This record gives sequence, structure tokens and C-alpha cells, in this order.
Amino acid sequence: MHEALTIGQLAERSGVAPSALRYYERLGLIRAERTGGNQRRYARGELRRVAFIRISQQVGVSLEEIRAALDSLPASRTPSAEDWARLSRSWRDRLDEKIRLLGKLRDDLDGCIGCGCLSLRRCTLNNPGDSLAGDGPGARLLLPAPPATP
Amino acid sequence: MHEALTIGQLAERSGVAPSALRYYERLGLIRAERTGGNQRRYARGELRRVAFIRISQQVGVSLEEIRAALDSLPASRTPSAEDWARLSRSWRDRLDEKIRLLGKLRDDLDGCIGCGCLSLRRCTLNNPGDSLAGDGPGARLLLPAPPATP
DNA sequence: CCTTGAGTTGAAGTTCGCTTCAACTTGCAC
DNA sequence: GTGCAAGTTGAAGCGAACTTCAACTCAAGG
Repeated sequence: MHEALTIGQLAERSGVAPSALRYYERLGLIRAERTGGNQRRYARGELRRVAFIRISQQVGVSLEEIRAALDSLPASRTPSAEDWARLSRSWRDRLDEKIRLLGKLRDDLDGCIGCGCLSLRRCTLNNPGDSLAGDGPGARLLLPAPPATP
Repeated sequence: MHEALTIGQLAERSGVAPSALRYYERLGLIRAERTGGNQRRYARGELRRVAFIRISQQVGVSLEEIRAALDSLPASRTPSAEDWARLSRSWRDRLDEKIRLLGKLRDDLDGCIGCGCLSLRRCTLNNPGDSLAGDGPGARLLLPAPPATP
């Protein structure tokens, strides 16, 4: 039989710990049938879901958002290749933006390495529009950005 | 006088909450003098430290590592432009690697969007070396990578 | 003076994504 | 049968990076 996977098997094949799989289930990211003795049995399709979860995490998407995305899959039929492609496409922009921002950070950092500034004053890193030039004894505003992708 | 900043002023100018500044101090990332009444007064140089901390966080460096980096600044003299540039350079590689990995993820994702796979089987995303072709009823190993930059 | 906003502390709470633990129960090979 | 690895649960713990709270104290303008 190659329909049902035990949690151990799914863990091994997906590279995700059993405890994490149970956690995903609690959050509604994956589902499992139960044996008479109450053990989980996963349909093969869950493997693909777990794949999508891990890939999404690398893109920097939270489990909650991943859940929402997975919820948008058709409930009635087995998701098709196009269904998965649609979800993947939906992360594309986030990934692009993330790459763009890091690229900008790198360029700015290179500029700062050149001038040794980090000055919070003229440095584009901290003062994007030079909007604070001559603004009393120092400028404000670092990056409004939050601590970045954990 | 433009030497001493109160915690509120440093917070406003750096864009970092007072509670976060106190937290950074506890971790040894920044320092402050005290008034007779025990209130913090920050030297202007601390502004640059806070700038460095926030930038480093965007690069994805932990506060502990940032602390180590800041500890490498000369204690005797005021850090020079070159001192700061050296620290900035030290993050450069991490940033490059991060950008490279996200770029690869994007390319792989594009490939998967094309084929709609995410199959864990042939997809380079999950099976980098095609090492599992024809490996029983399904392959293993998603990405061994951890949940990515939080 | 007095009021009021800003600052002080330590301890506890928060969010995210899991892991660990204790105390059992199942499933399967022998 | 029996033995043992693998599975079950809920509750608690973890680490990172902060925030919130309560209970005060300071600083500065009027």
C-alpha cells in the first residue's frame, strides 16, 4: 500500500520533525486520517502541502499566511498543478521585493563603507530623501523598517 | 547644549522605542551616563551605534553578534569612519549570501510555477541533485534549510 | 511650590515556531 | 503472546527581541 504515511514516514520524507507536523496540524495547515488506534495516517498529497509550507517559509511568509493560502485550494478536488502554481506565483512578488530591499541595503552599505558614515545625517541608508539636512543638532529617523526577516 | 540626549530624544531620533533602547543597554549594545537623579543621558555617538544596530538587524544579524561586533570597536578613542566601515564590510558577505539564496529560491520557484510541481520528487527546489529519482513511492528531503530569516 | 510629562526599576507578558516531557497506548515482528 | 519502537495527548518550556505594567522618582515650566 502506498496511500497512507505514518507521521514518522512523513517526517522523514519531508525533513520536518513529527512535533512540527503535529503543530502544523493544530494550526490547520495539514490534515490526517486516523487509524482505529488513533494514530495519524497521511495521504500522499500532504507531502506536497508540507513542501509548499517549507518553501513558503523560506520566502518569509508566516504560518498563518500560509494557512490562508492553503485554505484557498479547492476543497472538493485534489489540487492540480495549476492550483499549486497559482499559490507559488502569489509569493513571487514578496520574494522580488525582499530581494530588491536587500540589494538596496547592500548598495547603501557599500556607499557607507566608502564614506565610513552611518551618520544618520547624510547617509541615504538613514536619511533617504536628504530631508533632514541642517535640522538642528542631528537628524532623526533610522529606517522605519522592522527588524527584518527573522 | 548638544552633548547629552535623553532616552526620549534618542528614541525619537533613532526611531527606536525607549524600551528597546533600555533593552539594548542591558545587552551591552549601547551605554549611557546618568544624571544625579539617575536618568540616562546619551552621548551623541550612541546615535551612530543605534544606527549600526538597526542596519545590522536588516542584514539579519542577531543582537548577540552585533554586540560582539560593537565590542571590537576601539575602547580608547572615538571610533573613526574607518572603524565603522570595517564593521559594515564584515556584514557584506552575509548579505551577499542571503541575496544569492533568495535569488535561487526565486528561480526555482519560477521553474515550479512553470511545471506546477512542488513535487518533492524531481523539483530542484526539493531535490537539488535529482538524487532520489525512482526511489520507491516518493522521495524524501525538502530543503534541509531552517525556516529562513525571521 | 506644584503640577505634569518624562524617566526609573524589576518582573512578567507577548509572538512565533517549535521542542520537550510525562504518562500512556498502538502496531508490528518474532 | 510478548517486547519494543513508534505514536498519542496536553501542558510547559525555549529563544529572540521586545513591550507592558506597577509603583515610584525627576526635571522643568508657570
